[in-house]
Amino acid sequence: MTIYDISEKAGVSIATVSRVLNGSNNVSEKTKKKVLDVINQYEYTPNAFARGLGLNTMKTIGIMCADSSDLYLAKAIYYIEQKLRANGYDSILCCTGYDLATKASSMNLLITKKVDGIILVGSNFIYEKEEDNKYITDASAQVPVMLLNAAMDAPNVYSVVSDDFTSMYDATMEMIRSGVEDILYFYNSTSYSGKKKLAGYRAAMEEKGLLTNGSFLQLYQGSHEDIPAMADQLKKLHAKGISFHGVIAADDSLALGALKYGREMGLRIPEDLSIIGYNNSMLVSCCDPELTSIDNKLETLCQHLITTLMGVLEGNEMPKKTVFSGELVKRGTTK
Amino acid sequence: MTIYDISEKAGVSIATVSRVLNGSNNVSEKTKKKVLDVINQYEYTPNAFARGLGLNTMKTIGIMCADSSDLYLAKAIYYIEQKLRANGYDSILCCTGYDLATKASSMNLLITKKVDGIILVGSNFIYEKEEDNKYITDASAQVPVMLLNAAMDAPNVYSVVSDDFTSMYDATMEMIRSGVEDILYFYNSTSYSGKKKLAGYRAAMEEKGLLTNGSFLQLYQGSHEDIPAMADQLKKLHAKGISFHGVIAADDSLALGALKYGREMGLRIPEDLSIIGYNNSMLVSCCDPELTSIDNKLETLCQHLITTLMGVLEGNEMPKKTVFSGELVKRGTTK
DNA sequence: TTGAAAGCGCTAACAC
DNA sequence: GTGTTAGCGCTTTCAA
Repeated sequence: MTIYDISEKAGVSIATVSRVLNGSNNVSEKTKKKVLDVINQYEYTPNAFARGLGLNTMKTIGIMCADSSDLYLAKAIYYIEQKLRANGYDSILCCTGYDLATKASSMNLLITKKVDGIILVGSNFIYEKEEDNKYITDASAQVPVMLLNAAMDAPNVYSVVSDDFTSMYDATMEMIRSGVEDILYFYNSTSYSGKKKLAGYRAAMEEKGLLTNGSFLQLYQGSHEDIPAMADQLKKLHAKGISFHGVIAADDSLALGALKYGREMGLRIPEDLSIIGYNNSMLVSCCDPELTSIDNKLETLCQHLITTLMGVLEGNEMPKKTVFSGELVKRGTTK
Repeated sequence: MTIYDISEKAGVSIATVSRVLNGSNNVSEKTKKKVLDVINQYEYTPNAFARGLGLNTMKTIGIMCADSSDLYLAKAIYYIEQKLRANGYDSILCCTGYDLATKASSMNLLITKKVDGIILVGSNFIYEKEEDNKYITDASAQVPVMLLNAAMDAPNVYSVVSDDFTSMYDATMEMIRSGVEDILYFYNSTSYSGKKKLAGYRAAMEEKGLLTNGSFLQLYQGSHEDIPAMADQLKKLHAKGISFHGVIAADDSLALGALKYGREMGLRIPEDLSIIGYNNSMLVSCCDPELTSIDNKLETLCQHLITTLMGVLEGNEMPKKTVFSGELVKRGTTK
């Protein structure tokens, strides 16, 4: 069933059918109804390819994320996908993994598919070396690129980020204020946002004269789902004689690892060990005591990101970078 | 850059370029190289719309899931998306929510986009009433429809499921064998797979003559992320005077809710309360003690689903329904 | 082994 | 308010 069939059955030209299809005003109510009737009768739907060929847009946005099974990223995808649809756009999802080459080729693939824009979810898409970010600027030459929780200054690239530095700074300050001074920083990523978080912790510790040598920075490199491995890492640290009464984690799962460590060592929480997590995910309430965590307002970020993208696609001038504040949500793992 | 530009620069016709592009044999090595050189030089990539117009396929599979922020579904999506890409297919993701009308319209949208197949992730897409499943058979008239963890007997619909009945039956038997007889069944879904699970529990209880009135079946209807609410529901039950020493949950998050309940009531786990979860997700290890749970081999299911889909798309005869066995993974919440 | 040309189904500029 | 027609970029016969 094509537009020709419809035009024939309705006794009009294909142009008229097309006008009806696209909601043009220049059609009389009578013919409009006539055409619509035929369309409904035959359950006709226009061919998206043909439409795309002419318009060179498919009303589709490419979403890239490293790993959709990561709680935080999954949630972001959920929000983004919904809000896109509300705006009449579809989404193609690409789970790229953490390898640069794969990211670059996924990007190309999306461009090939003629997406109207690309959203990079998570900060791991931005690299230290400028040349490693070339795949992004290459893409942004074709379509707008949106970064969620990452930032990059380049034409046609827009960033929406949570103020991780301040969130971490505030959280650290709060813990110090509560009387804990030997605070371990437990993290798993040195991405854009990872660095901001770390810097926030350092700034607070330094300000209070508590910054010691590197052993209070613990980088975890295992699977983001393997809580026991996280706990083990802290246990090894303890065995080495390094003691701490506070843990600030860059992710809720790491905080759970710290909690598990505390339990296994027979520590009282939060008296012997205070813990703060990050993301305020569902994980905060699945443990005992419940986790104090930083809420970085993911839904707000996503909403703003989509609003910005829609603005860009309509040709409006939009802010290149937007920063939202996080919020510390206190629960049982802090005093 | 179009095929015309390339043909001009290479000094051949567009047909020859097209042949090179599509790996036809009927091109001399010399012209092939000539064309390839130009293509590489200009970083030309064919326009997917134009190609799709002629071929009427975009090498794209539609994935529908109710909620990509659900741990289990997110993981499934991750596997599926990766395996599709490995087969040269892209995916369009639609998070439909749990409303039938939205599901149906998402389905239409995917058909409109000319996807080559549709994968329904999760059992909530199948309804009791046959007429409510019409949107599936409508779609399967156009493209193959794959069901993950749901089953339906219709032309061009293929099902890959975990044997939830047996898994639950075995788990229940195991708990009874360990000496626990007052076992509460805690569930949140009456979907296809939800029913199978429930039936497994019932069958085991009945066989042992332990089936009592309905109060041992607890349906939770809140958010899948709200562990405290799950615990509360059990607390209310307890307050009503209903006692139980075992909980079998249809999902790990519900099991965590039971665990939280146990803690708050001061029960020893597993001595006073045994708990078994379902899915063997990352949640099993984030609590203390760790959760005994049923592994339903999600990655295997996904792999098989994709293999089947690829077979169908190639025109091969493929199995309409495949069933895999789950496995009880014992941890600290059971004796 | 190669080229010419006819679609694929739609949109939009232009003519009436 | 409606119709005619020229593309959009590619694949695929059919001829040569």
